[in-house]
Amino acid sequence: MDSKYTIQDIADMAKVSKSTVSRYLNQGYISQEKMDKIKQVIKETGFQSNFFAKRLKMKQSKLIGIILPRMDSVTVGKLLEGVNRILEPEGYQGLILVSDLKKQKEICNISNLQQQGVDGIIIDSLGITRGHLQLLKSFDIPVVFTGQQHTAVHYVKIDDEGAGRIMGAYVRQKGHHHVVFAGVTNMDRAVGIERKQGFIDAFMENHPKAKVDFVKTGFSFESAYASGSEILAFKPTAVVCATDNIGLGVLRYLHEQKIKVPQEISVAGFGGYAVGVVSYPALTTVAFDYELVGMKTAQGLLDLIAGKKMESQSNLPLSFIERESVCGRQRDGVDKDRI
Amino acid sequence: MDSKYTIQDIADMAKVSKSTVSRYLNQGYISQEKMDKIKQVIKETGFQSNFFAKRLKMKQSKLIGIILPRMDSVTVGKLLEGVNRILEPEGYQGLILVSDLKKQKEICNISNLQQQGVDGIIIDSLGITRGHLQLLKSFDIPVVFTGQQHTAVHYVKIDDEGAGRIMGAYVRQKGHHHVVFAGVTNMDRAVGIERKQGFIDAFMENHPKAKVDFVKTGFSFESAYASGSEILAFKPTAVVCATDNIGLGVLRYLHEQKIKVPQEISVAGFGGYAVGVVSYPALTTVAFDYELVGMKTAQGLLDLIAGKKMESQSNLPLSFIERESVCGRQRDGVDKDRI
DNA sequence: CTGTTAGCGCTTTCAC
DNA sequence: GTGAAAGCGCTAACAG
Repeated sequence: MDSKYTIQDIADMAKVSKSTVSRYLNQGYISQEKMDKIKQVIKETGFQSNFFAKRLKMKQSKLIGIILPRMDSVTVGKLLEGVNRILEPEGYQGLILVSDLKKQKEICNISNLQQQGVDGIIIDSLGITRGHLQLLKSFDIPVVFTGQQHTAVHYVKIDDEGAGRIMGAYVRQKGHHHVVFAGVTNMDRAVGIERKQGFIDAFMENHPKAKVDFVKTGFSFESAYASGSEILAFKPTAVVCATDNIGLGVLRYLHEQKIKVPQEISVAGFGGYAVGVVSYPALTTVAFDYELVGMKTAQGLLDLIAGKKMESQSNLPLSFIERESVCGRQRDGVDKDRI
Repeated sequence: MDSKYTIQDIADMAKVSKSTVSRYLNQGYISQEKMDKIKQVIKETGFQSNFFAKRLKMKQSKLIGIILPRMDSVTVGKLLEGVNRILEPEGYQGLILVSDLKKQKEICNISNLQQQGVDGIIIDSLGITRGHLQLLKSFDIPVVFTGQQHTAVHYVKIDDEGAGRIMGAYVRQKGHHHVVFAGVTNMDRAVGIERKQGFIDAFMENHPKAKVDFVKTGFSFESAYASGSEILAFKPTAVVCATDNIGLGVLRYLHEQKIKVPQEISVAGFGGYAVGVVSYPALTTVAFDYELVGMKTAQGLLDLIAGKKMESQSNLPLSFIERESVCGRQRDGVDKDRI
């Protein structure tokens, strides 16, 4: 199978010792003469040093474990792109494990990775449970979370609450009083609680007529679409969706019901995915820069690995993208009747 | 750093020998008594056997290298999802490397992975060059390509040509004579040549009035959008886009130009991404099942690793999704004037 | 500058 | 059944 040369073979062929070859491969500190000879032999043989033997000695794998809730998501892709941008130049590689949206599996993956001897772990978490904390306590390799936050761990995440607030202030300023928040389970703290609460807080503040109804839906376009009638039943003037995906599903439902957006109902989302712009109307949203999140997360982890401190943060810059799906309401009190 | 227990520690604590512990960890063949003792000690210590030492002996890494053109793409996500579905139950893990859309980097990644001692490699390729073939010849670890095909390698891919044909036949049957094919560079054989040629062949066959103009664009929504005016300049009755993404960009351009789709111009794409359904109008497309591609690719690789043969294939099932963006043309010869 | 010598932690004959 | 011993391929003192 593995008809590869070892460092010993190279040494023999170049008529030097193993260590000289090893030195050639690592620090240097050898004569030009032997250096040339070794270089030549290596060229000829196509020698590659054995990864596992090397790692066994080095106590460093140059591997970073990355735990993801799923693979086929735009945000995950962006995140990975950012992580990779930082890891690669430093010679680190990512070992990716998928949790299939299950917290339990996320925990299994952690111990799994730890066993493989990765130098650090990045977790795009579904929720940080007691199980996570306990497991993390039992070993000392650096871990950085994203997606969720918790005081007991390092994390880098978008400012879900702040994003909610921006949207709350905007929708309110547009003159809406009655909105449906199409959100997700509060098992997901970041999206299900922080983002929603930020919205509600900003929307309700000094706003006596304000009313927010909540409809729980899933993360998928399909489940959002399926929640369409339930949302409509509340007769809101606007529906704020916890993610762009949900917004797109709602938009589709409304379109099929021949309800004009934004004239009859306004719709907004969170995420800022490029696809938001192709819908009709284009989706107004708060955009997150997941690539930046990935970069910050990876950088934080690298700092930790290097023995430095890292600051957790949940205040990454947000950008509000006003497109076409939300419009103003001039008069008060008649919103419900307009539907 | 790594204050972990070794097999020796466990042996001492359990008052047995290293080898007994090793046996416990592997085949078995030890007395119940010692077995219990060892099990207990392992529980207490939280011992995890060293991955690298194990791999060094075993000559098997249980690692599969996966080379991807980029991370933030829906198709890549789906593919990975499928690959993972096969690999995981078999105890394999994926080591992912990204080529940033550069063929040269793809090649670097191959040798990189090979050096790490992966058991096999999956390449979602940008194009199989002589460089690839040469490198692959120099070592003997199993490799399966997807995305592109070549007689000298193993591959599993979607039927690009067949997809093109389906679309060609459809557009033609809808009564269109003059279409613009908004495609990509022919450096990408699969999408740039096979898919396009399939379309042209089916569209032109026994179709004297047929005319296909070609506009080259990039893979991104933005670049497709930017090609809008160039496409329009040909005054086609339909524009067939090499990917859904391109279709979405064109749709957006047309929308902003107040050109009605499909009444004035029909638009179609390839891919079948879920997002195609949120555009307005929803995009008619040929859908690929990338998750299935991922599964077949991974299974093929596993077969190769097990010493079995695998059949390359480029005939994975396709499904045509007729949505709203293409409509029929009744009369001949006046198409251009209608614009 | 270079070769010799120990292991890294694990698996695996090979005797007992 | 179990332990002793011999490495897997590499790096890192340690002498020279």
